[in-house]
Amino acid sequence: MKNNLIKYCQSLLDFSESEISIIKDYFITTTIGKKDYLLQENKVCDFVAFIEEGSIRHFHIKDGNEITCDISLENNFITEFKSFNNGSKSYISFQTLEDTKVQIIKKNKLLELYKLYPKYEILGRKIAEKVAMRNTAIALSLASSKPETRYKELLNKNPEIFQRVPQKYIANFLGIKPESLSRIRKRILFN
Amino acid sequence: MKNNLIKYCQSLLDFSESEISIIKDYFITTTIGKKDYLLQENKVCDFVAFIEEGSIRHFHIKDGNEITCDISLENNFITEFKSFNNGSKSYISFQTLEDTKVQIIKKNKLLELYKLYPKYEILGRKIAEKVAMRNTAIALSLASSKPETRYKELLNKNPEIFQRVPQKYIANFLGIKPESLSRIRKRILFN
DNA sequence: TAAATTTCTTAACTAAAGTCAACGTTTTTA
DNA sequence: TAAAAACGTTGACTTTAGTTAAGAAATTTA
Repeated sequence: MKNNLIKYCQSLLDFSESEISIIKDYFITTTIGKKDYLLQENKVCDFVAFIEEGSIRHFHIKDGNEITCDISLENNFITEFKSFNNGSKSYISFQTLEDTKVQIIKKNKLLELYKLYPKYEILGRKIAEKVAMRNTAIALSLASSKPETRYKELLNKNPEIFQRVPQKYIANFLGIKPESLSRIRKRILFN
Repeated sequence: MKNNLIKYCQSLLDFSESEISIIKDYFITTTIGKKDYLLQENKVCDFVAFIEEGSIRHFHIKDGNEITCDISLENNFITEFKSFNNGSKSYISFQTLEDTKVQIIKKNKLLELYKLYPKYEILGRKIAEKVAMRNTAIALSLASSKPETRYKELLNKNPEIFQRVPQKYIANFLGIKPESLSRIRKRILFN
């Protein structure tokens, strides 16, 4: 059985066979149907998830509108740290965009893992660092370029996303309306 | 002597007196003059810094333009994780906006600390999580609101920043041009 | 597979941001 | 403290995004 989680962890740290099997024991694999929720806003995020296959949209509802602040494909960890750490209500929802297979570890199990084997604490740190890096890059992109450039960069860096994710969510992630994304695409065609 | 770093660490984890003095030993306090650099783009970021007093602007140069992707005041940790972890060139510069006092730990000392006392590994994880949370919030804000709303929210959440940071950097951080920020401010006055 | 729903595109119009240039104000520095 | 530099505001104009509405295309569902 394919296990991207293990590969990913091994890319972060050297683990022995027995350490690997501990990870396997602690994570639970689940499949979530398309458009179902891994986390609903205002519920507590008591887990960390790794996407084995599929895609998940991170969004927040503001003035009745959904704001997509990230779109994660396979081989990414996701959690809402604030809620996870403080036990507060999450201000973000995680919704699948396709049938999605995730490996999940619940907070209590993760804390147990941290306590039992300090090495997993290192793993936890590295995962948090990865999430931080990704969010830094997203913020930079949004602060810097104009929408057209952001579109081109995303297309360049992650063309697959356009095959798999409805444009309206991509538009939202780029910080614009779907109509504007349409226009940008058209504009580029004729350049 | 005031030591915000210690207070901050204690807010994240319980440390004994001796554990605290280890932190004090490992961090070095430096003062950086206004507009000087803590890190220059394309150099390796081999440290984690904590701002005791002052403010630091995070920016990236793109097509010859500086893009301010964050503005950190006192009581924040800053580092560029990608460069720090991989030893690659940083794509971000850290420049002070005022005379700024930072406490710095170099990578080799931090790794030593992690190895010697696993508890600091937990601290490292929590710091990374904090950075991730902050960047998530920034990305969400940029993806969501229109500039005027972002301005109001920043003003509401962090009014001090407007007393201490030149508007052109704030404008840039809000993803707009200084002229636009001027106009937004004017527009709000007459509403 | 036909109907219903959702998504994408287009158009016309409005609102807002970008650009360029000028000028007054503030801050820096010599 | 006088001169220079940097910063903020304003105005005129251009470009681009938002809004609304309609219809085409694709996808979902019965």
